[in-house]
Amino acid sequence: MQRNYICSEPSTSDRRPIVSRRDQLCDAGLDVLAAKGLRGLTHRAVDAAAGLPAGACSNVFRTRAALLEGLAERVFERLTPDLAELEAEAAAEPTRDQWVHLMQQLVRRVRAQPHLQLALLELRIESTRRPELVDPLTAVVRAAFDADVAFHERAGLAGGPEEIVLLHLAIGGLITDVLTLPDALPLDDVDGIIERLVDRLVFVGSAEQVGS
Amino acid sequence: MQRNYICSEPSTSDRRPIVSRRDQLCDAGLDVLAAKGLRGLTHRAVDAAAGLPAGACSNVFRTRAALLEGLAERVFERLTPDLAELEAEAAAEPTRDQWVHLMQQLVRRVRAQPHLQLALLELRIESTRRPELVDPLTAVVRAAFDADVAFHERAGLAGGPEEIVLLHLAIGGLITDVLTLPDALPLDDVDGIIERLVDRLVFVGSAEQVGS
DNA sequence: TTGCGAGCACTACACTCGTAGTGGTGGAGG
DNA sequence: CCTCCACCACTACGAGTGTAGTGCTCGCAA
Repeated sequence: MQRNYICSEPSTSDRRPIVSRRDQLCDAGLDVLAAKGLRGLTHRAVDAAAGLPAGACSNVFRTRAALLEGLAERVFERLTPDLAELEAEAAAEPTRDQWVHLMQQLVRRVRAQPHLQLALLELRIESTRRPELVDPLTAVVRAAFDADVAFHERAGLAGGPEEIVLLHLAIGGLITDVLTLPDALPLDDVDGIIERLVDRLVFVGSAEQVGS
Repeated sequence: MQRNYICSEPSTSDRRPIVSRRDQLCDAGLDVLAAKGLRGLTHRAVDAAAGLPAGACSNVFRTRAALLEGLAERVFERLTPDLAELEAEAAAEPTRDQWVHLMQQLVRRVRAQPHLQLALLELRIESTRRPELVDPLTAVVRAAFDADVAFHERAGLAGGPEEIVLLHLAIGGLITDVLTLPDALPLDDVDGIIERLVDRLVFVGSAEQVGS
């Protein structure tokens, strides 16, 4: 049952489109998860969301635990490539402005399509009660963190992983607040908030204030 | 149905201990919520957790929506007094060390008794789908924020609410990470992380580094 | 003391869910 | 061409859930 978290895909379409079927169901499941929550996430609801006949989800994921595990792995598959290409995109010459822009775009994308992040958040909470979810979800978060550390190192900036942790915590909190209770804190100028977070958490100790 | 979010308690035990009954059920409900998630939160489960006969919860909260709303309000009731007394405790002479200590104790308490925060997080996500939960939950978060702003102002520190927002986001992210995926990011030295967050997010612009 | 009504324990019922089983089908291997 | 088997659509069933109804009980007003 252990799946390889480092770019799986057993070979190039090893057999029948069973993978495609699995992914189709998982994507539908993630939509259901964001739309109706863990309570609304049932085999039949996933069938309906995927436009498949009743029982399809139940055939692939025999138990509910298996379905949740599948969703957790799918979150990793869908979120990690994003991070890789985002990093590659900014690989040219990392600057402070690049940092800010990167984070702003990240948050902007999350706000435009909140369902994946909401599903991830929900699965994170569920991992408190289902240990089998911890590994795939940890992989998601760690992949994002590692990408940022690499970016930081390539930029030749002062500080190390300890500084990036701070930024990650803050951006994570920002995303949670923006998605779940946008009116609780004064979050009108999200871009400005991100800018200040990057400056204060990442660019302290290195050259004073680069860029605008 | 609108409840007063500013220290309710209609009078001094206005009648029968109906309030007590309600609170008893809500507290049990919050425990269930943290232990089994929104999916495991059922009328009968709350009955069992409260040690009351079957139907007790169903009698007070006729529908599931009413139960969730009751839980959201109870979270506010239980979390806000904490903040008030915490603030009062540190009211003497606010310093940078007080800030750090305050946040460290907050996180320490959350880690020691995670069920309330987990329940709050779960309700926050649910508020995405149930608008009636937004108001009471927003009140919780805003109360904590306001307390911190007051603390900051009393300290006569530079900066204003904009700085506190940053700290709130970061601490919120820290709590989420510590509770849900403690091994994803390197969070061994939580106290040190908090210290750095306070220094960089709140004490920038004011007197350079006060205290140890 | 008597009557009343609020809150309570208990129950009923229709509905959905998780899970597993069954038969059919279509394509690959011999 | 035949055989076999993985995959799929469909169904069955017990358990649990949301919700509402029915009397009982006990403290207070008259």
